[in-house]
Amino acid sequence: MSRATVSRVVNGVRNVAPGIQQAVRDAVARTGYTPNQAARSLVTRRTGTVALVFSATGKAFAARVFSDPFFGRVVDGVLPVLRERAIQPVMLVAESEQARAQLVEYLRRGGADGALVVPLDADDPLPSMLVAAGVPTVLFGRPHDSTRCGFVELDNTAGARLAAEHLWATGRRRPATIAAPAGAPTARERLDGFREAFAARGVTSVPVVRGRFSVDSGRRAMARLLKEHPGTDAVFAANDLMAQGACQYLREEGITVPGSVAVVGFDDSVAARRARPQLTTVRQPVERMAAAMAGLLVEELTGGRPESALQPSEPASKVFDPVLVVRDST
Amino acid sequence: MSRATVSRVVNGVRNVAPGIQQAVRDAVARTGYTPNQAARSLVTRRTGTVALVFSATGKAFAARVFSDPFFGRVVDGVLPVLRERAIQPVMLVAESEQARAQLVEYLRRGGADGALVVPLDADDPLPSMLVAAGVPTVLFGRPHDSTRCGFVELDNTAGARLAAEHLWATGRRRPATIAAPAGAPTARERLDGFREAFAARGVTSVPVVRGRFSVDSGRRAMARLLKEHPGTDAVFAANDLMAQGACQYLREEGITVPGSVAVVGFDDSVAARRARPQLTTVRQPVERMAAAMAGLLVEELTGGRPESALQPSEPASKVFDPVLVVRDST
DNA sequence: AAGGTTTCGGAGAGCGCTCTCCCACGTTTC
DNA sequence: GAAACGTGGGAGAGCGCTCTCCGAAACCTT
Repeated sequence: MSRATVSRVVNGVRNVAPGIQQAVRDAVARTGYTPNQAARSLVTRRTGTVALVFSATGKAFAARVFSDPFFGRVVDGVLPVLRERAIQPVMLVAESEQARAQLVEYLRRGGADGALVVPLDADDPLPSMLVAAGVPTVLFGRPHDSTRCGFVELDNTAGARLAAEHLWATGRRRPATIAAPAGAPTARERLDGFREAFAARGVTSVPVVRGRFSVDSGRRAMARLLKEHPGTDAVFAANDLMAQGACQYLREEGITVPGSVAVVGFDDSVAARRARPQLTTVRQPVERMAAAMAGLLVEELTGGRPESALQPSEPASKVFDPVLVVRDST
Repeated sequence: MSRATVSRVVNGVRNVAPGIQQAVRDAVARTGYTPNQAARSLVTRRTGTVALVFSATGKAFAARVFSDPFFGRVVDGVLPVLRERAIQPVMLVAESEQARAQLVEYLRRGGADGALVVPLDADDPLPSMLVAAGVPTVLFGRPHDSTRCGFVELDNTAGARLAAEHLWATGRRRPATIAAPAGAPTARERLDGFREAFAARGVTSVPVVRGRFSVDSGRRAMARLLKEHPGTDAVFAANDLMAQGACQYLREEGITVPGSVAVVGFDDSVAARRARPQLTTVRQPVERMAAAMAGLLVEELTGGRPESALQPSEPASKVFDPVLVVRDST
């Protein structure tokens, strides 16, 4: 019997007479034959594998990933989508610059068919490196630079609006915001959405102080805010860490939260629960977003979207609605 | 220029004239050439990849893995060892029976050169499946059955002795133990080590109640213990979850911990910190063990130990010393 | 019954590497 | 100066699959 026939049976293409089919299956079972993945990949140019990449350089990398439930939620969202299509999910981590380079090389060489990237830091260079290397890539979060690749993202404007409406409904009339560095597009949307929502209700002047996404920068921003705008009764921060910092500072100054000043964060990360008081914040539907991210990549890989070489189609993306989680800080 | 020469340069074997070498390098850099991994693997029978497998079926899998710092510590231990040798670490998860089958198939086909397996459950069938499939495997923890593969493990007897000596030193003279199901060899060692240590000090009768590693079974075991041996002033449980259960029961019965009864757990898992009072427990040097686990596999893969086909060498293993972590329950 | 059509299996190329041979050339040795 | 040696580079096989082509057999059609 020829190799071709065996190949046909194993891969289930074309018709093979049932008798022969059975014979092949029996032989496979009897001899414990397993096709060689490398040989198969060599000709199909596919590995049947998709990489889920967690990327962040800096110390305590693993501790960061393996203590924040966020990543577990991403995994939970991605796995079923890939399993269903018999794609093997492999998780890769880029915990250092060296690791990042190794990882890009690995994927360039065809270690996996595509990559789902979850960047922990806004300015992560990995996505653009992968795209430049020709690796099909979909991101969790919009690329911070002009990298052209698919992504899923939260509707930041809507999230900010949610926060604003909540503060308005609880009687706050003198809000301020702790924004993010000017570069980040997501952070900018959060700021805009918040201001627009208040503007629509007649509050046109909303002070802004920029932070840098860290707890400490949140403290400093709050200090400045309090000095320059003493009447502030509500603070909306572009992420939970800065909100946490703001709470810390307020507490130290003897200003009650939410009594005198209400604080709203963004992300619903662990920081939101760790903060005292626990933060009211805006949550992303992480599992659904992760599932969609996997879906986009699979679609790209199976060539759902026919693509001309001259004008590659715009990368697909999907936007999700946020949910407001009310806790003790408002 | 021939393919052979290029191959020689890229892989750095044999002498190639410096001039030609440079020419090749330039050409590689200029054209952005990347060797095809599949083709290379096909002939070398190596992928340059090692799988780190987290295995446990049951609900909330990802939540379990991504909230317990234990796994982060394992990753932290494994990564440097592999990076150093330019081996690409890929993390695989077996979160269901289907996933487990897929994973075994993936590795059988040569998806990775070997597997480092961290079983979450004592009776995980994955290790034996991998060994049966001919995948080089090293375990975190001794195999529960007769699976012949390398592993790293804690010196359980020494750990139990540590617990016993600590209880003795703090004046406890009427200890009892909550052991594990009869099958588990590690749990048995913990029991034996504890009893021997007390026997050496003249306390020959140490009551034993068996639990099943869960919080709930710990509660029930504690209840029985208290009924049958009311004078007990110390309890040593074979893992933290059972110790936590014991604490819960004691508290409910109005018995103070550690006032009336001292409790010692094992593992130093998250449960130890979550319990009230926080548990005194026995900790594994996880990072070092994980690094050693990776080292054993690398050694096996690079054929450090010449192995006759007729009589395969005994799988390598390594035993580590435990550390006692004293908290509030003793 | 002869031609056309479909179905099923085999032959063989080729995926992109590595690696063993072998040859050409330059260097040493007696 | 000829034989022995060493060194650098090419030719070409072959890793284990998939997949296209082709031919043989079985099935219809007129």
